[in-house]
Amino acid sequence: MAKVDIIQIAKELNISKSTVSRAFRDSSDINPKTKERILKLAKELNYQPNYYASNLKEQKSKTIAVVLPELANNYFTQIIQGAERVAKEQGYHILIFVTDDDITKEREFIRSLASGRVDGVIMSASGESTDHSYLESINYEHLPIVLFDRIYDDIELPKIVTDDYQSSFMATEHLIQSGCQRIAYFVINKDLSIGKTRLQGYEDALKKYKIPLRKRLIVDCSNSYEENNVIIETAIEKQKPDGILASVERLAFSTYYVCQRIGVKIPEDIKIIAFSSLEIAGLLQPGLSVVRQPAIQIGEKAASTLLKQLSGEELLDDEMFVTMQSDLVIRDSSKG
Amino acid sequence: MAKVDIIQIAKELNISKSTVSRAFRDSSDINPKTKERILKLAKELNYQPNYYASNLKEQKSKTIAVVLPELANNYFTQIIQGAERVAKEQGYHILIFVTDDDITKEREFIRSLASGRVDGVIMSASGESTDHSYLESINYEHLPIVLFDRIYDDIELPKIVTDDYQSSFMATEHLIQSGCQRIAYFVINKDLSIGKTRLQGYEDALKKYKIPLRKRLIVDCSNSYEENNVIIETAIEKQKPDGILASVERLAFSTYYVCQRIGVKIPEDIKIIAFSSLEIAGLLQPGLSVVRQPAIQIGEKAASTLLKQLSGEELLDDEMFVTMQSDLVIRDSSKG
DNA sequence: TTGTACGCGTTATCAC
DNA sequence: GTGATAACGCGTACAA
Repeated sequence: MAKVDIIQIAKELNISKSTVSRAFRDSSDINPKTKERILKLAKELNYQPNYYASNLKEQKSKTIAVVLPELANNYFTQIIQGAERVAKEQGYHILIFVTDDDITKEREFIRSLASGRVDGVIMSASGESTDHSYLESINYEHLPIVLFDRIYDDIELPKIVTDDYQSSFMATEHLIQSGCQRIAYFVINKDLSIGKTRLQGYEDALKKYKIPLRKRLIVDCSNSYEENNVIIETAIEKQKPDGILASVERLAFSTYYVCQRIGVKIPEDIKIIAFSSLEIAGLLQPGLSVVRQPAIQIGEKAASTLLKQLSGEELLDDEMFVTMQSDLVIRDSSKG
Repeated sequence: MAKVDIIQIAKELNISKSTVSRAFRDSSDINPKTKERILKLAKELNYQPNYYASNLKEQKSKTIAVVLPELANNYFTQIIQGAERVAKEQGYHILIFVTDDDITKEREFIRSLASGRVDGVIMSASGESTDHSYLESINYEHLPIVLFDRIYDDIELPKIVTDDYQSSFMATEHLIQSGCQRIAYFVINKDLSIGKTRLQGYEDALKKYKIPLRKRLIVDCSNSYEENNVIIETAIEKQKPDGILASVERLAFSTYYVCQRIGVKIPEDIKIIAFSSLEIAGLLQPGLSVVRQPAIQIGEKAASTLLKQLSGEELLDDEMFVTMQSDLVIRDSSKG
């Protein structure tokens, strides 16, 4: 079976292709009978309108791009879940782009998306807070973008974030109240907007309790699992922290493994709390205290904000910057 | 800035649009100088070739669809990871379709994809092993499909699976050797190919050890978290199993929670082992024994098999049905 | 109600 | 080396 197109159907029915075309569009007036004949034959022939021809004509793709730094992270896969759900409801589809934390790829992706391939983008940024000037040249009329989580502060785009500063402050405060004095902050890239904000919360909490800030306790980790094991083990042995705030979920997991291996007990020797949206954090040994970000809802919100723009509506002021509430869930890993 | 197209560039440079077009294609012969002028202006104007026009012309989209039953599952998000990596390497992109375990949606997706929107599909099936006749009408010349994990047995398509029967057998055997006599099998849909195969392994292992098969111990769970809690709690209290084989990761998690709540101890009272590709299964309390499926590799393999077809190569016989090895990882949850 | 003719933005095949 | 021109498949004024 060769691909069937509108013309073939037209020929077979001895009508013009415009009539056939009309049969598939709801509104147009067309004789119900001919319409039926057309639809019947179309079904028989297994006709599918050519996606690219339609889109070329319509200048719409009903597709949105989700640009993420990585996939090996619960948080981002939950984002996809949320975004996919909302998108599907409105007949949109999801195209995934993973930058591997590489701003160059991010730029290439966004550039190429300006080709009209997608109707809009939701993105969690990969770059440091600088070096995103490339976004200046994007025409947001043609390609609306919504940022979430890892945002670029100084770009005027709708943003969905969590109350990172507040959460970080509270988590640190909680560790202090559990008796910690040497609290380490584990982060992957402290120059990213998100690492920075959380760092600020951490620092301010220390300040409030008059605990000196020690630079050595701010531990810059890497994206490599193996490297992190070394970095974290070294940090624990050299800096002897009695509390850890992990700004990324998997740094907490690595810490668990390291502690298991070197015989450090959680929470007796070290208490730990992490930013994480893992549902089963409570099943860990010991149960992991977390700042639980509402990842799925963030994904939903980002998508629905984008879709609202795509539908032509103006965003209200309070939709331009949305803060979602995280929960502080205390479990055994940080008990005093 | 309005969208710039090839014609605009042509006008501005007083040349024809065909020349401009040539500047962007590698091979064509064109005066290096004009080419340079064109590229320079294109950059200035931020020109991006229209994706749909190109695709319409080329009949290629450099995009593959990933059709999945659900996203709320480590296994499938790892599949995406693997597929995305391979696809990206070859300049392909990933379009995500989630069927929510609904065969109707699956059918609609596949149908609509026949529009040429994607160059190929990798899919884990949602339907029961029957009722997939819709696939018969697909022209695989135009839309190659690779099945993985949850396959349709009787369709002639490339398939990537894990050694589910073998793994299930070994896992059950392990429970028996750990002293279990009343082993329950937790499954979500035992009519799906995958649930069936695993069930077979379970049954055969029981047979080998002359343990009677009790229908009540085969527990059909649901997709709802709340319902599962009830189902599982009831099963544990009524059927008093001393061992559990969970064919789906999250049934093990629910079991952990239920046991925690009703005071049943793992592994003293009940031993458990689950199909799961969760990296941190070892951090659970107690460490969860698993059949670890190489999810990322399966995703990679499915994608690379598809891409091979797309490149025009014939698949070898042994590429039409690939079995990937799962590992049996024994931890405390099933220790005797 | 239906058909004609053109445009969407590219690429490819010709001529020149 | 470059420029017309015809596809690709669909949707839609406009005319009939």
